[in-house]
Amino acid sequence: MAPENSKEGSKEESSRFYDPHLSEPKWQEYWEKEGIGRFEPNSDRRIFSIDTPPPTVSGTMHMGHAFAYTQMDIIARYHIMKGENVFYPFGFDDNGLATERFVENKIGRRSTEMPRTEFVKTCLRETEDAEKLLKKSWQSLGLACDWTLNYRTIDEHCRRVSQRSFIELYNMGREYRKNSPTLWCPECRTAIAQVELTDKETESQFSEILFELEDGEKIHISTTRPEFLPACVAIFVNPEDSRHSALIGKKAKVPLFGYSVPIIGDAKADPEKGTGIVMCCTFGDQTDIEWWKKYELPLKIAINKDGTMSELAGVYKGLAIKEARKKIAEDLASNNLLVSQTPMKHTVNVHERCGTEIEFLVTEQWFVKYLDMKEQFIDAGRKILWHPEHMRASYENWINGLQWDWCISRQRYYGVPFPLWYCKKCGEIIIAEDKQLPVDPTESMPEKPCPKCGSAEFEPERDVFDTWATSSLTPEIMLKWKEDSSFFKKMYPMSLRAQGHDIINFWAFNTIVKGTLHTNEVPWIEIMINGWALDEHGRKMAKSKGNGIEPAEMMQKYSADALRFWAASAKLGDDICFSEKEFTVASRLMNKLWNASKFCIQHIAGYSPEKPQDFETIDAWLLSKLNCLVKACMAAFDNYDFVRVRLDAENFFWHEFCDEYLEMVKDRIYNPGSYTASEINSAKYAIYTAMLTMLKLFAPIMPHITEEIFSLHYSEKENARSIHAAGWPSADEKLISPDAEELGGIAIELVSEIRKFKSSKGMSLKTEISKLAVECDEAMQGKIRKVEQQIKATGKVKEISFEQNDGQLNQALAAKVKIEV
RNA sequence: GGGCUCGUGGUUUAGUGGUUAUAACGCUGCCUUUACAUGGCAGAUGUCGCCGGUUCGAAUCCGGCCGGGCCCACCA
Repeated sequence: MAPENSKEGSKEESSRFYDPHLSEPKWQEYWEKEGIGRFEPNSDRRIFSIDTPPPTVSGTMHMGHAFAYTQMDIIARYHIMKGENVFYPFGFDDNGLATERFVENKIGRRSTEMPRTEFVKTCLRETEDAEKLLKKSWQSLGLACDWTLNYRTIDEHCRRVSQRSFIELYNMGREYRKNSPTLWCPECRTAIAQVELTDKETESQFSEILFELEDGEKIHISTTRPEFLPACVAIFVNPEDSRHSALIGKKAKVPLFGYSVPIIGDAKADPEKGTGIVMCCTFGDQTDIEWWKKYELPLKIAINKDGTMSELAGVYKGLAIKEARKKIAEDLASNNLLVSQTPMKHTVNVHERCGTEIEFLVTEQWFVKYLDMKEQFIDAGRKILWHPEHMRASYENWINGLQWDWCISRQRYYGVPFPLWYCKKCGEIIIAEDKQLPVDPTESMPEKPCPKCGSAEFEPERDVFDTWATSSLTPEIMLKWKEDSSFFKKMYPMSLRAQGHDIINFWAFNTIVKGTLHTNEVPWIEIMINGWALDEHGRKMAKSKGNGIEPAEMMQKYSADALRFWAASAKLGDDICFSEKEFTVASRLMNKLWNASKFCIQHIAGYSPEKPQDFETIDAWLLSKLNCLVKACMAAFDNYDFVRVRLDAENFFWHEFCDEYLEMVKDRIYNPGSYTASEINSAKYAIYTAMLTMLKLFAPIMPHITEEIFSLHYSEKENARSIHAAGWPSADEKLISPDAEELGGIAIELVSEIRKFKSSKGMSLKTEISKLAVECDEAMQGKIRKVEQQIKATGKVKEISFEQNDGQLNQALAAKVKIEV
């Protein structure tokens, strides 16, 4: 049963203003309780499944969330209304660093103070409360998602799926462990992946340092990182560079440290940069790594995992990188070894999470081998329909630039553990049995002795997975991969992925990687990419800038429907600037919808919809326009173009329906005695159908107010418990009539002429016109006669007379009018 | 340096070849008309970023330039 409407007064006397604060929570509760749009696993209706983004459990719902989830929900609701079996779950991402911090703050203890399994249990417990609140926030947007399909990326099921994924890839030979230079964050003290890098412009010093050759010759090398001197393993010059090519083959002494390194010629040394002589250190940048491999140079590790100088740095040991940089430069200067130091700006790679400059350290890490599969990933991207299409370009651009396999091990404590041990005796890797999953190897042991050497002593892998290694499995998680194979087969690939453009490289790409590797198929048929919510000046909203606007506040001030209306004003993929104006516009539209529907229903009370044989001209005009609109809206929705729907539906409703049609139909409504029964029936049918259809067109965008109006006036007649379950309107081609549209257009033009006349004279629109004389040809006369009655009634005109005319006429009307009061 | 994207009245924006360029907000004047003054009617405001080309015809297609944004690369 639909809830009682809590306003005083009956259905007929619905109040003057719609109150979203009473209505919205009521319907949200109703939808959840009634399971409106809930997935039915055994139904054979067409399935539409959505891979929705699980928000991080750490903070609250911000404007960007509200914006993105609304756009997704509009699409979901459209499919629900079309009668599809919509699979629309909602998950929480609670296995990342942000959640770890959140839980630590909440319990006042560090994660490392307890066994890992205990911390995971604590997280499951603590985040449960937080998720209840988050659910309320998200629900307050009026999302139609199915909360019974909820998942959490740290729950047992997700950990199991994640570990299974690892094991399958390992068995396929797609996972390997390697001791090699990797991207390292000294602040977070973990390896990271290429995708976690970001640019940062930094102030720096360009130093020119004096190196002495063994034969006494002196050369100048340029560097921004003098602290790497103890890790210098070679000097490079370009063999084409006539200034320096003679140096090749000689040896140089590293200043302050005194040992000798070879001078090598390589095309990668850029004569244009600095002095054209560059030192190669292990490892200052990626070129260093290349040279180190190519020329089999020695490995000198000057930097520790915590970002301090190593033993190798001698007296500089223990200094932080930046301190060492300063100190070494000072010592070079005092020994006359520093030729010059010029301040400069350059961009460096930093860890996107903490902003720390990354280093290249040699550590033992697990990788997913995928650089050999770039082509396949690009092909996979091309099999998916991207909305908007151009977003695929950034996906391909990213793949083309990939140069590292996916490093998935993190030297962190909290996360999904690697399901494996190493044999203490022979080093063999022992993978957990499937029945052990999810497993924490620091808590359990392999079930059998080492198959290679028979030893029963094992060392657990203590690293955890990159959080994206788990969140890239959302389709597998939701579709019960390897747990319910018939369900998985039926549901995979999913219909749609929804996400932001900022994580194409992360989430979309990684999910396609996992999908391709595990199923050899793309994970979804289509993908919709939303933009960002920016502040009113187009800047990113950020807590630190203090320019964030709380969605809850805006919903309190206006309504969830108003917020959704704003969110529907930006095309998919476009960023949106916050604009309070849109909220005002929405509130006015809602008021107009409320009042127009109240008016309509008042005058067709007790009416049971019955389609007439013939329509009055003006009704035929309305219905023709309406059916064109329905067609256009459906096409627009199918193309993810809800902006078009919003625009067209609003214009049609406000101007064509309210300003023109309702004004013209009022005479029939107020003075039914002057009309025939069929003329009255025609009006009632047109009013009923048009109003209901428009409500349905607006329903995906503004689900609450449309539901409220539907429940008051339509649910009984339509025999539906919700507008969202009442079916999507289908266009009636037979009602589309260019002739009717032409006649309606003529009536509107003439009424407009009358209004112009009254307006220019400062008259009330009620003023009676004694005569409207129209000059036009005979064909036009005939047309005007068909709408004469409507014009007279609407324009308060007593008489319309015609005069023959063959000359110059008003183009829009092919007629000329003279008006007499 | 590469890729993508945007540039239309004061503001936001529709419009991907066809008569006079869309609408909203704001602005001006009028109208207390029995759904709504959170309303209605009327009006003012545009060299459609700049230059060139294709075309009978360009906001729209092509080329170049200028300016904004995003992503990637480089980063001695």
